[in-house]
Amino acid sequence: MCETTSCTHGTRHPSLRDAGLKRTPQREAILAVLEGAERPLTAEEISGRMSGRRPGLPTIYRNLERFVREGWAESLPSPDQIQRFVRCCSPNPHHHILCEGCGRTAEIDCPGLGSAFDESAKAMGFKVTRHQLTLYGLCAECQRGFSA
Amino acid sequence: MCETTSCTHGTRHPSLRDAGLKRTPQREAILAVLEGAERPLTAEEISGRMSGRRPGLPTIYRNLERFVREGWAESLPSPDQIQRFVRCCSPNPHHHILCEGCGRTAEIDCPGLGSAFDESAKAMGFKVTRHQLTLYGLCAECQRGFSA
DNA sequence: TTTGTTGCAAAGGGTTTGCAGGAGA
DNA sequence: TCTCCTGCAAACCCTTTGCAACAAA
Repeated sequence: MCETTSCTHGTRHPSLRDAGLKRTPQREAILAVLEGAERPLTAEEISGRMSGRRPGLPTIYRNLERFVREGWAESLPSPDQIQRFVRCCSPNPHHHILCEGCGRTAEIDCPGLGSAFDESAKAMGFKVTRHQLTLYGLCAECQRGFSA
Repeated sequence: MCETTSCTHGTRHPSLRDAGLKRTPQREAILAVLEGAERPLTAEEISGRMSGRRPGLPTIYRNLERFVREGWAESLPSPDQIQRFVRCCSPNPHHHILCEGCGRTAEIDCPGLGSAFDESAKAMGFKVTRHQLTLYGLCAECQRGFSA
């Protein structure tokens, strides 16, 4: 069962073995931090959240790259040009919703974009094959906080 | 009338004056390159497309920042973490559609995301305030190319 | 003349690379 | 044992900053 804080899906995470990756303490630590994260984390932040002997940044980057390639994590675009990573719970196509109050994220299944976009695109001669969407807003908790 | 290659809108571009910016050859050159571009350009690419005495990268970055702030250009997120800029024709909320064949972009008005997303978000307690969307696909020309 | 801009050089800082030593299977 | 992984240091390179000279208004 998925235990990621912000995860609302019930998918089981694939094991390192399944992907042909060796199981190392560093890898497990990185995954653990990502799974316990309430918001997208930079490589530096991931390092900062580790206890004891922490792996170097190069190791973190190298592993994150693997995880992204395996579909276990995702790098979210952010305006400051610093990569931020989130653990993906669902292997299905999905998007992320990001709380602008506390930074928390959640996944949202992609129900398809709807015909309005398809038609605009078609009118320009474009054929849409995929899309990248990030929603921004306020989570339940922050909504309460701001109205109080 | 807007003369940007990929622009399908009829909006007139605001002048530098209107934004309280001085009119310098460097600025006009940057805007001209952006307007003639068929795809999002990095600062370096913008420099490369200039003839004669070209401004330094710092000048280009400084001006791009202004243009983005004024809503004249936009920095599109890209996987390689290098900023790519496009000239915005429409001041209205819009998204970009990007051809994966030739890199060409076009703007698509945002008709709203549709209720499916709103409902998913609401189910999680989120209130959506804004979103960032990029569509990927093939433009008319590239569709012909690939089927030929 | 006043104020905003540019140019140049240098610094900043996130990310990647090379390579030798070390740990997993 | 063999292969993959990590650590360290250094390189990379896009982007920003400082400051003096310069140009637009």
